[in-house]
Amino acid sequence: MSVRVRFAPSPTGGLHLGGVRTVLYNYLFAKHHGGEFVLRIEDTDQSRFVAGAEEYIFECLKWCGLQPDESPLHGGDYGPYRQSERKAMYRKYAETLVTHGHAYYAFDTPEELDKMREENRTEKNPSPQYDHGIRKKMRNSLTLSDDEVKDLLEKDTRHVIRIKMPENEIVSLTDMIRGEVSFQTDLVDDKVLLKADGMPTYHLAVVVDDYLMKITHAFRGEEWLPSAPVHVLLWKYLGWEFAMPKWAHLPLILGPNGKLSKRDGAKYGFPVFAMSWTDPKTNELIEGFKEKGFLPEAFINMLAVLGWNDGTEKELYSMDELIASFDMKRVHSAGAKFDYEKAKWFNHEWIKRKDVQSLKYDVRAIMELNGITIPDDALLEKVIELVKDRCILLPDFVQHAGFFFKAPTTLDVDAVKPKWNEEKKLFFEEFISKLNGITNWELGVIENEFKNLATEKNSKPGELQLPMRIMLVGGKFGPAVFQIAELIGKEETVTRVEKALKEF
RNA sequence: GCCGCGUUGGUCAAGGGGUUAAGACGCCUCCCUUUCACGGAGGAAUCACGGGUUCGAAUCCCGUACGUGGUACCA
Repeated sequence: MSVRVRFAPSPTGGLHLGGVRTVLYNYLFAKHHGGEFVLRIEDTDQSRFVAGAEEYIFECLKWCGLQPDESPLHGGDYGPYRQSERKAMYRKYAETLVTHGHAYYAFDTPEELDKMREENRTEKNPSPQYDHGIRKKMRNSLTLSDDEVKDLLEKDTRHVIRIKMPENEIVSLTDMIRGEVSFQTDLVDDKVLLKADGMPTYHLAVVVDDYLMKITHAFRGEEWLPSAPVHVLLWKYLGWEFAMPKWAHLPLILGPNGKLSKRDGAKYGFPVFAMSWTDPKTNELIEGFKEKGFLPEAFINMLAVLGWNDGTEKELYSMDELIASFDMKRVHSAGAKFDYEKAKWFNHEWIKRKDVQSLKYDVRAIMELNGITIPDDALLEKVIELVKDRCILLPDFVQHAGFFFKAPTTLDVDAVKPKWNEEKKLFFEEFISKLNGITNWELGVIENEFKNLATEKNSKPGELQLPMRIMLVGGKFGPAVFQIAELIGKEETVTRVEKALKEF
């Protein structure tokens, strides 16, 4: 089976969770079957187009590891890949539909449409549609005489082309996730196919593009299901029924209170975009998963299993593993509520499972961003190995690894004070000289000196360890104290103890 | 309003006529650790409701409720 699958983002805003998951499922399905993944840009609505949004989408996909085989960037045999650049080819198909009686010219002005909606609006029908009943009362090539239509067309009158929905038919399609879905054509309106500016609407464009680009499977969000009958009819009316792709309408991703909106990020304190996005209207910067400190592997893993599982207990998947086991039929039909806690768990697991070498670059970057310079690469590697178990998000490395490179600026004095006394102070003063005497600076030696001195002084080593920790790291966290001492070196250890002694 | 889609613990979910109804996140308890974690052992918590069909229903059918999407010259 040859498989070609497409994702069609519109450059109008940030790439949110639902969008990334749609690309992901498209991608996984294509790769699972050894097929191609095509990226087509839906930019037919000039008024909503946002400068820079297209590049932003490419970057997000790159970060996620979802590179298309064909796109405006990568080329291929089926370009152009932007609908605005394919404008010329749509009109021809729309007119074919008109000549075959499956579509018609409509000359109604926006004002006339408003008037129609207002006049027909009732309590029982709050949003009247331009449908088989209404079209008989409007100004279109169905109601006007041929001469009038010809005249209007010759005068270049603004008009659209609408599909002529059949009366009293049932259109059904097989959805790979939901099975058979049927619609009554009477209840679907005469959707505009070609807009007055000559641009196609989504309905015409998907069908034409999918046919011309030889798309075999069309996967998109559930919000498209209600207009699917229009698409099915178009495939039939254009004479391409034999080539119609297999459909799958993916479930929605929901927020804590219903549909996940772009605002929810600010509201609930978690990101909704793959990468940060600046809203051009408000100029507000909305942080993305990347900037929050997520690993792309974790982000993708989390998204993949939000609405899909392979039937086993496995939850942690690499991209290759996802490709190997992905099956569209096992995608849930119900929407899933996004759980940020679980998302963080995935990231924690991925930080733990990734090796030091592949973590190094990101950790260094986040440290430098926080003013911590790392002179010693070998030390960084040891430190990462030591602390990665306790880091959930990348920025956690700042707290858990920062003190290896930079002395703590504040000490949690309150944690020590209640049990602090002259005896302990003397212990540490003596310990400093012991430390200075150590010639082979290693873990076991340091620990032995500490314990021996404690026994000598008749105190419990355990009680002295907490103050020691606070002196070295500033707070109640981090790996074993003597391990820290070993890594930061003799000089630094002594300096930190001396400095802390003055503060206690 | 109408149409579509959906409904298994707080969340993600397995299971699709007979199960003690898996597992994961989160929460709680204990062990490990005189820090924070990791790790280990336990625990609380679920089939939306009402009718059928059946010896037997979370599972099949019909209603209801609720959620969600569509109802644009937006995608």
